Formats: sequence, structure tokens, C-alpha cells
Amino acid sequence: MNTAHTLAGSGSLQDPAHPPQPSAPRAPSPTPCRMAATGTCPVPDLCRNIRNDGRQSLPVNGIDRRTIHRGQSLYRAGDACVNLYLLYAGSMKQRITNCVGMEQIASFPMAGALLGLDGIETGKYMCTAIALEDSLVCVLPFADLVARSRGDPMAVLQLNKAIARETNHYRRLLLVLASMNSEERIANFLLDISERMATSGYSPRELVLKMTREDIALHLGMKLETVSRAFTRLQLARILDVRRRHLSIRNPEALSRLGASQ
Amino acid sequence: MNTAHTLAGSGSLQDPAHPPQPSAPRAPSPTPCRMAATGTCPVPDLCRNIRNDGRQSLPVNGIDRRTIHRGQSLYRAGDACVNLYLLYAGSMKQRITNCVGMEQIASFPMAGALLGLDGIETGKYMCTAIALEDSLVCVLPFADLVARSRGDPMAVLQLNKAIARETNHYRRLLLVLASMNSEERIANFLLDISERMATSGYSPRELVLKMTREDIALHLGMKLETVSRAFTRLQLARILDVRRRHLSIRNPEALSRLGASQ
DNA sequence: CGGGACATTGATTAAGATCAATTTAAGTGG
DNA sequence: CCACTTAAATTGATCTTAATCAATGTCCCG
Repeated sequence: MNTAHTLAGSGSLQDPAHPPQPSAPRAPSPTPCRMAATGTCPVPDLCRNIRNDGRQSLPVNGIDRRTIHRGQSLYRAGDACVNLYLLYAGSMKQRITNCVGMEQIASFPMAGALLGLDGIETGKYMCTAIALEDSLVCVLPFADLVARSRGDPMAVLQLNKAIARETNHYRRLLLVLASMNSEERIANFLLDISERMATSGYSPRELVLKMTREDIALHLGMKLETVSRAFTRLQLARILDVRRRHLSIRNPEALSRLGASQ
Repeated sequence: MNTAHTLAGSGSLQDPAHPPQPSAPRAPSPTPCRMAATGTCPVPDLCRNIRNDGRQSLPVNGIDRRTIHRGQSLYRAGDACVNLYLLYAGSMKQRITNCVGMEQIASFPMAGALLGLDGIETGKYMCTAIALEDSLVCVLPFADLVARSRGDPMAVLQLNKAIARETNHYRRLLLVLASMNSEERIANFLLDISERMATSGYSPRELVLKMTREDIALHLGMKLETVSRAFTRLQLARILDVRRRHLSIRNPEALSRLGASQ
């Protein structure tokens, strides 16, 4: 498996139908870890790929990186939590299913997200993580992290913060589901996506959604028809241009006014 | 301030209007920490009150325990997160307010809950914690925890799990808000309360709610009238007996069927 | 024995769910 | 490369649920 070449030019594994977006960042060379190089790795002290000088070490064995193709799952609810994963490129959805079969998408992780934290409490994952496009993850064996935590207090603190960050994300989403109407939820959702695109170096105005309307609906506690109608209304209000999964934000201020939550 | 006597006989600081419930646990003596003694402290390795032999040490200074009277706040959103708190007795509500003034109750901590985890990510609390009744907390200075984490890997893991536990709680609540109707939400809420009462040694069938209908509504993303109507319908269905804040669960199976989420 | 906060109940309205029919676009294979 | 197949998205009509507005009831507390 040779993934280095694929990753050289952009932050995601592009499939042919979705060419790189205008502002996609370029790594100077395929060799070093892009995240370590740009300081965007959220857990540098947890990653065994990174040496102290910040340059990437060679993977010591075959499991350090893993490609997940579109539709495949990285891990499933109930699996033993032996690894955390850093999403290096691509995007995923985290699905929760309860005993009655009700389903929700808890989040849509993008490049830079730490995956698998939902397994820490009980030792078994609560969610199933499914790739929305061909994606690449760094594998962080949990036993490694624990071992490393002995010597390195910073590593522990980073993990603490990463989990706390996820908690806060859900707390905010909770507020959205508890108090916003459909249009505001969609606005809030798009602001979140837009912001994360921006921190990944993409344009915050031109979005290409990787998920279906159904996925969005399951995420926001609405029905897919309602999602579609909300998009239509935002388009009529000249806040968005919607062409299926291609969105452009025409009026960011209005969008913020609608969906702001912090 | 002498709280030892008040705490001797029950898990909460009873106000005169609410006498101890039938199955309230009894501590043999006011001196040892009830939670340490019964093994119900979720973070024994983080608590400076507990010596290695499991018996309570004397508080080394005045800030080790704090009483919060009904309606008072333990900490407020935006305050610097210098302490975590273990809720030793009583109950609280955690309020989030966003920039637009929308409000939600994120959770209703009861005895045994760890409070203040919402401050770990940024160093400032995200929520305001307000006592629903006179309550008592153990103060856990955050700096202590960090210092202790160097020598004690278990302490770190306990903190990790505590945060992850909170995350999972919100994840589940998210599913409730995203996919349940008003009656199911109330059922789920009551099951949660009931279960926590049971783990505190109280009857899971006889509940005395400490929060208003409005608080419940803010927690579950509904309006207080809808909460009231849901209670009425559950009573008509002979699942509950409702007399204002005094509830008895007549048909636990039916309640589970309605509100089960994991 | 009020006064005021809290809770319940009723009538009406509005938002979103549901059911159903198209429309659009993206693959797929000849 | 184009017709075909299918998944995804949009749109419309109707129904249900919960929100809203308003009045009344109940209980706790001074």
C-alpha cells in the first residue's frame, strides 16, 4: 500500500469526481507528516510517528497508517477499543444506534480529528465510524498511549483535553437540538463545516458536502425532506447557493446570525 | 460551618419539607467519608481527603468541603477552572447559555457526580452549576490533580474515564433529543433519574424531583406545558403517579419500553 | 390567610413529519 | 459515448405533534 503519493498534494484523498478545491494547501514533499510540519496535529506527543525534532519517523510496522475506503467502517460499536485514530485525510461519520434501532450521526469528523474516544469509558466503542470518502488514519494503539503517559505528563494532558473537547462539542450540539428550529440547525451545521474547512486551509465559502441529506437529517434530529426544504429556503433568502452537495455561502453574516451558538 | 451532623443520616442535605426517603442509606458514623467507605467515590485516587487505607483524612484546610445553598451557584460560565468538585450530597443543574441567550440545562448532577469537567478544555467553565437544594461538594484543586498525575497513572486514567463518561452521557442525550417524542423523552429522563437514585441507595420507584417543570423542559428541548402534558398522559396510561414533584413509577416495564435508549 | 411561584389544562396555531410523486444526477454496461 | 439503472434530492399535499397564548388551579411560605 503506497499512500504517500496520493497524499502529496492535498488534505484529502480526492476521488476523480471531486477535484481539489481552489485553496487546497500543498505539502512541499510527500515525506514528512503534513500535520507535524504545520503544527496542526492535535496530539503530537501521542503520535509515535513523530520524533522529538518534529519530523516524521518511519512507521515501525504496517499498522501505523490505514486507508479506509468510502462506505467502509474504521471500527464498529461494541468492538474492543484497542486503538485511537487520528484522521489524517478524508472525512467520516460516527453513527450511534440504540437498542430500539434508532440511529443518529453523532459527528462528522474531518482531517485532524481524533477518533475512538468513545471507547475510553468502557473499553468498547459506542459508535461505528464510517468513511464518507476514501480516507487515511494514523493508528494510535491505546496501550502505547497509556505506557507513554507514565513518562510524559504532557501526553496525558493532551488526551484529557482532546476528550474534553469532544464533550464540549456535544454539549454545544445539545443546545442546538434543544432550542433551534430546522433552518437555524442547518445554518449552525454549515457554520461548523465552514469553520473546519477554513482551519484545514480550504475556502470557508465553497463547500462540498461529503454526506447525504439523510446523514445530515440523522445528525440534526430532523427528516431529510426538512433538510432539503431548509436548504431551499436559505437559497431563496440569498444566503446560500445550493447545487446538490455543492454549496456556496453568499451571505456569511446572515448565516452567522441564524446559526450562531457560541 | 458544621456539616458533619447533617450528613450523618442520609445521602443529601434534607430540607425540612422533604424528609429522608424510606430506603435512604445510613452511614455508621459521621467521621469517615461515606463515599470512600462504600466504594462509591468515582475518583478515590484524585481525592486528597482519602488516605491510602481508604479512611478519610482530616481536611488540610478550609476549602476541602463547601456547602452550596439552594439557588446558589458553585461556579459560573467563564470562571477560571481552578477546581473540580465532587458532589457529595444534594443535587444541581448545569446551565449553558449561548451568545443569543438561548438556554439549556445540560445535566442534573446528583451525589457522586464530578463537576467542573466542562472547564478542562479551555481552562474556563462552559456552564453555570446551580444547586437545586442545599448541597455539599468536595473541592478538588485542579493543580493538585495535575501534580498528582505525575506520580500516579491510575489517577490520570480515572480522570480520563470520568471525562469520557460525561461525553458518553451527552452522546446518549443527543440521541434522545434527535429521535424521541415528548413522551419518550420524559420516560427516558425518569429512567435516568430512577437509575441514579437506585445507585445512591434510594428507591428507584419513588422519586422526588428537585427541579421545576421548566428546568426539565430546558433539559429536554421542550416547553414546560409539554412536560406537564406528558406527565399527565403517563399518569392516564397508569405508568406513573404524579403529584407535582412526587412521582411513583407504577409500571417500570412500560416506562422502559417507552424511554429505553441504550 | 393571603401572596406568589409553580403546575395544570384548554383552545388555537405553526412547524415539521409523513406520504407520495417527480426530477436530477451519477454510475454502469453495452 | 450513450442509454439505462439507480441512488439521491426536490417538491407538493396533508396530517400530527408540539408551541403558543391564555386562564385557572394548587401548594408552599411568610
